[in-house]
Amino acid sequence: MPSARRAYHHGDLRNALVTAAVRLIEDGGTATFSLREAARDVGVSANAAYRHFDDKSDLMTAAAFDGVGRLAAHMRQATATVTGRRRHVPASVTRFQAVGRAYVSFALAHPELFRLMFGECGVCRLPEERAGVDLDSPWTILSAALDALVDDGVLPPERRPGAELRAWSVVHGFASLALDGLVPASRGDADEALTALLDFTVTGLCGTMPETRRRS
Amino acid sequence: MPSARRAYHHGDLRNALVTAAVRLIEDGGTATFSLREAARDVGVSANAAYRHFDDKSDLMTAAAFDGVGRLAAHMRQATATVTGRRRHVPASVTRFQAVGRAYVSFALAHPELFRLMFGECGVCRLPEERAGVDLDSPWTILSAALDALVDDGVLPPERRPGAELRAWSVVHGFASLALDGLVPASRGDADEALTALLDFTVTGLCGTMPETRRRS
DNA sequence: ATATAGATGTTGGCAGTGTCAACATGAGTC
DNA sequence: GACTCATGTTGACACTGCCAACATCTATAT
Repeated sequence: MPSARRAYHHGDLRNALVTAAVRLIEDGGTATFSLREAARDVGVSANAAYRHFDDKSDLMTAAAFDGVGRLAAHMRQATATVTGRRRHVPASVTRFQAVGRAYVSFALAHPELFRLMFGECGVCRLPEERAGVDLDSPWTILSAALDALVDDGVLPPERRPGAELRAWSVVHGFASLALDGLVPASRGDADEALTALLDFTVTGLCGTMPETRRRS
Repeated sequence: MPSARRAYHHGDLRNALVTAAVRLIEDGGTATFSLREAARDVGVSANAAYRHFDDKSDLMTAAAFDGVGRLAAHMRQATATVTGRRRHVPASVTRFQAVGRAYVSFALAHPELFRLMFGECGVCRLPEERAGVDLDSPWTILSAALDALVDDGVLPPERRPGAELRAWSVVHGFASLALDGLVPASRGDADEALTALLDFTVTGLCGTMPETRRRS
């Protein structure tokens, strides 16, 4: 029983340490994060962490994996509750853009965690890496949204291969640059820039901006 | 005379420290980088650095600025020596894509430095920040390439505003993901993916993929 | 039930770090 | 030549990651 509460000395130290690490990194950044403080927060000796993690960086990698899970959850929820469909824009496009919007909003809401996930500890490798996560991983969610574009006749099948990488590059770059303050300061401008970016993405993927009117 | 050699105790410690920091970070990463080691490398006491930098992170920021200069130089050189123009593709498009290719190749050649530049020490803020750098900054080079697209009649003027941010997002995201190992492993595949990405970018920016044949 | 084994957590310690305070040294100015 | 100030040095402190040795608790076999 790995997740039984207080079953053992601590119960489930590994998860507790990961949770503490995520919290500490989210407010404080990766630079000031220390394994000792995480252990202190959990109320355990510093060296106890070494029973569950090889390294400080191993702990941070685990925290990054946790972040990937949260990102995936955020994206899934955003796609499930797509609200406000634009006129003359196919529903699959709106859903696809909602995925990208969710990705960016997660990065802005959890900047330090996001930086950890893609920064030093290269955690988000190809989807095959961890079977337990990939069903729900950001990559898979993005793939599904792209498949829907093809099914909807909006994305030509011959343009489908490699589309994940292109789409991901756009939103990932935008999120990273936004975290570095390269996006227009005011929130309204940033949102406008993001909207333009997502239309740009659809146009680039499909070869032109699709409109429902044309097809009916 | 700030850059006279051995004019003073050391001569020009600040630059020496920045150079050492860049070298140490390039092979070793930001995680293991230490201010003391940089000082040791220069042959100076650790605290001497504090006469030139507020902080360890101030030193790293200076190193990041140095990296931005190198990136700009790399991009400028790449645009100056555009080789091999594709058939049916306007020259301005080829040059624009060369800028993006240079950006990515720099990131791949100097991964740790690149991560530093856009990672923790947000150094690459809006171009107005440092007057001395911006004439030559990556942003300005990109702007010029986009202006050329407009002048060439390839990018419609009404699509020009905000194009820097969109274009930058694409290549920056791709570079970041490549550094994290999310791009096809073999070098040929990666290059193919990059080519597809750059065509995708032009299509998205212009609204369609421009061909010279159509215009003549 | 009890002994044994292995997993889990603790204490002590070491080398290394960022940074502060106090001190030393040299260049430029009246 | 004395004064001033920038520059560099030494010493110290709290903190860090991590190793070794020791303690404690669970689980399993007899």
